[in-house]
Amino acid sequence: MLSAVKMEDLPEWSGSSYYGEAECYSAAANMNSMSSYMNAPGMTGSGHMNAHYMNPVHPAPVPPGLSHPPTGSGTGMIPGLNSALQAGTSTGCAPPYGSAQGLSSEHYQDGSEDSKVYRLSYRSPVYGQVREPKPYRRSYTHAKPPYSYISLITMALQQSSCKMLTLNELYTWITDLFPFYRQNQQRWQNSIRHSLSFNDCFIKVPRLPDRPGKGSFWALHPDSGNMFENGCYLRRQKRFKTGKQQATGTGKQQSTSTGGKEEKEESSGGKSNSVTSDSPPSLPPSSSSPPATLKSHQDLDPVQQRVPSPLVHTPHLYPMLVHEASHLKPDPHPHHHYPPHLYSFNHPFSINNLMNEPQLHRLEYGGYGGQTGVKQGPDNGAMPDNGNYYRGVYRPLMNS
DNA sequence: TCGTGTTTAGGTCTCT
DNA sequence: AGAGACCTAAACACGA
Repeated sequence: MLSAVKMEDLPEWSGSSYYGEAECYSAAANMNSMSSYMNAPGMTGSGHMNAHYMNPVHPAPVPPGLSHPPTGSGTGMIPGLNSALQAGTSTGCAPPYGSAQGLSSEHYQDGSEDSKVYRLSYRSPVYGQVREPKPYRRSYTHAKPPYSYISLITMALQQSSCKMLTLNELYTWITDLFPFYRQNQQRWQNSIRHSLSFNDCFIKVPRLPDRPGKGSFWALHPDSGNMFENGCYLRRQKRFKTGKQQATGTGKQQSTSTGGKEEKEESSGGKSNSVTSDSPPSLPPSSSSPPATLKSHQDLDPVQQRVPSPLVHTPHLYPMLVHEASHLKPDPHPHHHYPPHLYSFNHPFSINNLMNEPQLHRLEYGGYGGQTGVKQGPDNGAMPDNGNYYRGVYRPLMNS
């Protein structure tokens, strides 16, 4: 059974801590609600479908510049949305839905500017009836989403139509979707940068000379395709690593305090369930020009593990290649017979649900640390009482 | 100057 | 308990 989530140790995120008893959503109710949307016809696994555009209960946020919720579906394929979103983006591609233009605070249903008060309408988990919208107040800004930074980056990149974003666009996507990250920006942005540099699953795509600007684009490594199985963006089972470091000892650094352990593992060949790309798949014939085809990490710059020169000069092709390669990862659950682009998004914590249910989702996380809530650190940061930011994280029970 | 990117270091937590 | 994933802080270099 997919989408089963252990809830008993998730008091904060499941939304009980910040509610009075009368206004608590049970975890089951939340999950039912989420599942109901996931299971809706045409919704399951559609990574580019947006429920809001069809959902009378949770109307779609209307990006500025659009007088009506756009019709159609697909990131980068929403009629009228792309043109509205493309302006001002570094890539010239539509940013991921949920970026500043799409999910800023002015879209919150109560219209509050500080994004701290929500008004939620919802379906009764028991009767499936639509209740009257009921005002809920929640201070969710101290609630840290259960997604790791790697997850957030991956989600943002996958949601962008070009499959690559600048650092600043990543920041924007994260802060717009998770108000938690509107505070202590120096802290988490440093972590984002660290994650981008440290993790092999992210590769840097240089800017074209005719598109000057600050910073490079970041994209997912073509072989990193399925780091988060079933689209569950919580904790990876295995870190993605290229096989290059083994041979050359160069590339993205691996020898940090934790890297030593990783080197040890790599030298022993890793584990069988590793998502390393020791045997990278080859791309099928592509409409892309052959020289620009990024077959695997072997085509990356041997020194820097970066995009090789052909792609440096054709970065506009690279996202397509990334997208194409992302379909090549072996299905970890072949018996499911999900198309790769579907099984990547059918989990309750998939970006699909996140993007489809922004209001609902935002309501559901209350932070970590159990019933006592999060404490206000000296920097107003969101640290649990015991400083344990892992406590209370959802535990997905996959295939159970 | 500031944003970006890399690297090191040390810590917590989960999983086996 | 050990290994691994992840978080945070910080120093440093580089370029717009």
